[in-house]
Amino acid sequence: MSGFKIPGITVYRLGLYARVLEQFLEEGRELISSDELAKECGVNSAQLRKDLSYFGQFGVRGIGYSVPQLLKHIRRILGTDREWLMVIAGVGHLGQAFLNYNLLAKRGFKFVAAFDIDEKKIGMVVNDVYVYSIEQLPYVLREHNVEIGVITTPAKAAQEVADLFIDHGIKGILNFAPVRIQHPPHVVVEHSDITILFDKLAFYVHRLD
Amino acid sequence: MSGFKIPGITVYRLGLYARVLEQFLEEGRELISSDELAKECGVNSAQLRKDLSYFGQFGVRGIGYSVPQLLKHIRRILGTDREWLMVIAGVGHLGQAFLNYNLLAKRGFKFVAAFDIDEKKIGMVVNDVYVYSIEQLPYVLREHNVEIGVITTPAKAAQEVADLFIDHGIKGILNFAPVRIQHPPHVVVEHSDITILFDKLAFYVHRLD
DNA sequence: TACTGTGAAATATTTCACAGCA
DNA sequence: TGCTGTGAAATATTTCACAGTA
Repeated sequence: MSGFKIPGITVYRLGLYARVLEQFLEEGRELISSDELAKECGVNSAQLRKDLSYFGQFGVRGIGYSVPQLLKHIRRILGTDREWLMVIAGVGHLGQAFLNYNLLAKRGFKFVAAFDIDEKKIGMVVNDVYVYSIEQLPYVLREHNVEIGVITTPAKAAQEVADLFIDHGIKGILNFAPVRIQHPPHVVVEHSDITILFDKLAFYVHRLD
Repeated sequence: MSGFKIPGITVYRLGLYARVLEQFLEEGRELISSDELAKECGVNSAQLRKDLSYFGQFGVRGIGYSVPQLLKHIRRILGTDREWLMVIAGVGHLGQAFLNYNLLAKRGFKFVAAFDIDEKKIGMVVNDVYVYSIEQLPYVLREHNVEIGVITTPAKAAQEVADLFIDHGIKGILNFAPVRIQHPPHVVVEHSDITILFDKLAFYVHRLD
């Protein structure tokens, strides 16, 4: 069932479902229907059930889903039922925002080191994470089992940093620099250009009339 | 041609094309083919041409596109050929990252005010933007023609801030809080949950083997 | 009864392939 | 010749609608 190709958008929605289920879990909710969960996520309930059906059967007909169990299943599917070690390159404002974003750590995404080229930043400690010179990256990555690298450098530096990451065993890159990263097929790269979100919003506001 | 429904993903890609065209323009490039631009954006060239065809004909057969003119056209389509005034609620690390993100200002997205409820933050000036108490929002919005509101508060506060925004004439909201915002149809809301990007990356790295 | 799980139908999006034109 | 623009075909995704079942 899970050997098939999964639409990227389905993977995204699984993350969304997990986030909403976490809220319901905190409220002590035991059961939920696809209708209610879907509504809360802003999607169609058939779509939610179809998304889940790529991976198995997690509900009970006539009843619904157990909130804690469905969350557990989704986490196992996403691979977020364990800790992920990460490094980040670029300790500007956005980089510091990620280093301080404790919700990430709460979900198992832990930064073990940060890198920069700015002398003033090297040696800083941001939310318990030490900022190294980028030259020390090979050494630091040898010491820890880091799988994810986050790029919050300016566009100019992004490809170089990505190449360093890839050469030293990073398997997945989250790139927030506004430039597309070239990479071999055995490395996963997710791009997120925040400025494009503003463009998209402008388009729709523009056309409201 | 533009009265038809435009896929959201097409709007997103227009932003992507604009970003890449800006780079080519800086390099002094005059002409570009759909093939080259598409490759640089990681999309199929027929798709690029189809995206543009929703809005008109901007190229020359046998030749390609004029870089500055195509950029101008896309900016007009997106509505980013003018200035957009914005406010932001939540001056935490992410909020400060946006306030300091000069690329936004360069593209015409200008913050005129920031808001927070933390006494320690009220009165701060971040990159020339004053931080007001959230209570002053009605007054500030009356003074400026602000169309976009950005939410970088914790999840708990997001809906309340959105309601305030909407009550005081904001037309578009960019929500970075990890919660879905309820809103009337005459207000556009774009959601961006950064933690879900990490989930998605985990999924694909997890399955690499 | 009240829900899930899922084929089938409907819809949306992408890609092909080629006519049209500088 | 070498490109764009675009119908048509192919593919992907969403939604419907209902059988199955606690």
